[in-house]
Amino acid sequence: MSIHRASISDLAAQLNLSVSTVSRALSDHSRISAATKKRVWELAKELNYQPNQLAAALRKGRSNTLGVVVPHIDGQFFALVVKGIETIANQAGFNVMICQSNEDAAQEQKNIETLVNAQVDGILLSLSLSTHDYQYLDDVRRRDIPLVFFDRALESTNVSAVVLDDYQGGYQAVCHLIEEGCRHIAHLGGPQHLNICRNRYQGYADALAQHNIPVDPALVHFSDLSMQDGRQGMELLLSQAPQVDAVFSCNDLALVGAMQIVKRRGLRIPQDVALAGFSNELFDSLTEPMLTSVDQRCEEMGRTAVQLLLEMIHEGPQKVQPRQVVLQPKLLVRESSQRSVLLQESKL
Amino acid sequence: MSIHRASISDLAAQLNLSVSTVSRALSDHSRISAATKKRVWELAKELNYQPNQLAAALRKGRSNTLGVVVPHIDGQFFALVVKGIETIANQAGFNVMICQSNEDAAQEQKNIETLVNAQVDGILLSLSLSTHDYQYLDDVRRRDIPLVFFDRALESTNVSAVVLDDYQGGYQAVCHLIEEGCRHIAHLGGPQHLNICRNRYQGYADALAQHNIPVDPALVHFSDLSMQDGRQGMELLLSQAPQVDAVFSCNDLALVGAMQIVKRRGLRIPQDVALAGFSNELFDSLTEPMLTSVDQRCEEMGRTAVQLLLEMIHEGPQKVQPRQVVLQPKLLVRESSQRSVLLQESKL
DNA sequence: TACAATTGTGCAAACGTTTGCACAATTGTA
DNA sequence: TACAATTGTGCAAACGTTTGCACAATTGTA
Repeated sequence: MSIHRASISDLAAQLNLSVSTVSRALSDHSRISAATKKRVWELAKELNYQPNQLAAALRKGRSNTLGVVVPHIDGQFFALVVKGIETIANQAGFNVMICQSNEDAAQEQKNIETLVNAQVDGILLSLSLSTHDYQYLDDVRRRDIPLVFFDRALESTNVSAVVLDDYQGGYQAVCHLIEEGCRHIAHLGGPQHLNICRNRYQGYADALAQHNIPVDPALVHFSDLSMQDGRQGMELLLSQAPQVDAVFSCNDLALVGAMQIVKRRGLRIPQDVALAGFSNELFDSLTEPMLTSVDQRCEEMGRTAVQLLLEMIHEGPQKVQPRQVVLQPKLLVRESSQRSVLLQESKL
Repeated sequence: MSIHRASISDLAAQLNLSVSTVSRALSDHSRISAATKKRVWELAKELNYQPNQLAAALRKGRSNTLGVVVPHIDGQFFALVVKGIETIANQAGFNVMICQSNEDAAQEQKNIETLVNAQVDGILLSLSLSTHDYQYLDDVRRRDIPLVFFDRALESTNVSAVVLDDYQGGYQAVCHLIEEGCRHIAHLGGPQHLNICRNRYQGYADALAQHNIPVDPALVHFSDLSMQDGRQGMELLLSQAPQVDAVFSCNDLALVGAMQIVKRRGLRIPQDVALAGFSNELFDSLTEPMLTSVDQRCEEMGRTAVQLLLEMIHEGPQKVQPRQVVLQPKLLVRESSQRSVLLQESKL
């Protein structure tokens, strides 16, 4: 027995009112008498009336739904960002539709189309690595659908974006290593055509320069940052430059690889070699020693992106100046880099 | 200049046809002439016509959207399940709306309401740990909205569900340890009021029984399975029952804790103590040694759940008999339990 | 040649809301 | 008392589709 869902006209019929009056009563319109509102609200409750969002959306031209496109949903980073997005969006009464591009530009374009057709009120987008043609975004812009990038943004465009200050992250991590007494700090760098990797490297280099430590090319190793890459990189570093007393890695996975080699060589962490990475992965606290890492403020990134988007939705996309929000990363110091504490202890 | 989106009536006007004919042409209706179809399709392409899903949904009473409620989206397990859900749903032309209950029964209920109001065509639900009152699901059933549980299901109800055979997982893991020559196999168990933990334990116990090994209470330790719990449990086990030569843990986090203690005591893994866990977490391949673990078939769980749901949507929820699909887990053998290989090697 | 079946198209209603406008009834003001 | 302003409600159109029914034109059949 499939029960007929109560609609506004059902309420109207039972109360001998017009649908317009019921609709206005439900939305607490000022021109509806208190008595009428009371009757409507009571019956609505009794019949468990739930407004048909689809109909309202069609009429109002707003669906109360936000679209999100991420490269992939598994993996810690985007899952946390999505969590942040969800939280704020739901608070503001918006539903969230999530799509994955799987790092594929064509899929990304299809996702966007789907979202546009579903009449979402705004789109949050983190570009796939394979996206090089941004033409299709014109469609979004032409339709005046608010759009905000997060994490992976298009630099040159006048679209709002929320990104992390990767430079600062690298800078902070390396300053910390220097403060802990390290002087021969190596870097496991990522592909330099990616902004984030370039910026982290720049932070590394500038932190050294700031402290009058020259950047030694023998201490820098670029790779794709797999764990295997980390192992190989560390092998190389230790053989080419045995004086190395710290490693700053562009990600945590490669750092784990490096850690394994350091341990295998019988070197102590952090006394002989201090380690710091980037991303604050879950496993950083599971290793021995626990790994120092730069936190990317994932949830905050999601929250901020939604807030920007909601602003655009409420004010109208034309009214709001495109803004680039740059989040400050947070260095989380753990065992793998805390030399000074150990030194003090040993002095006692 | 916000561009007016082309609608069916725009096409109709330009082609001197009625909207009904255009609508039928677009959906390739058999009664529309080939010539007309061609004209319609060409203009549709030219004007970049995209159907308004909202309007179609309203008229057809189907939104082509599926709702998903998970306890949380961060953490590997549900993220992968959601990935599986997304993949199949998108293939079938459905959008996906994702909500998090944050393990809170009240939030879960709100999520369901939201999805129902958004007129989703079906709901995939994994219950929050705090959900004890299932009354509110009646609403879903009364409205004949197809519903499928995944992972965390209500056992007693006649609702379709996709779950993992946790018993088999435990059984397989322990059989494997026995085959590797272990005879004093300990168990780090989880809260026994949870199905999954109870079943995994039962699998452990039965595997031992099957091989004529008595279950020794001194070798079983129950906890909440944090890493800290794993450490404490292992300490206890090693002191109370030093003969222990293997550990099967109900999750991987506790197993990492246990591993740390084993290493700290100077025992070799797997020669002195073999280790096997449950969940196949990402970090299992990052530890030294890499950890043997039972894979939960996350993506397949998501895919299967959607398939069940789509079946119900297409056949009508009444027609389809509720089914419980029990997925078989997959034991992934890694270094932490591969004793026999090492033995053979040492013999050579 | 006469009628039946098929082909191709259009009318109009419907899905469930929201909202501009109209208008009657009431209240307030000079 | 006469009119203006306010209050409370309803009519009807609109959002963009889909679809049952009708009907004219064409084709097929006996």
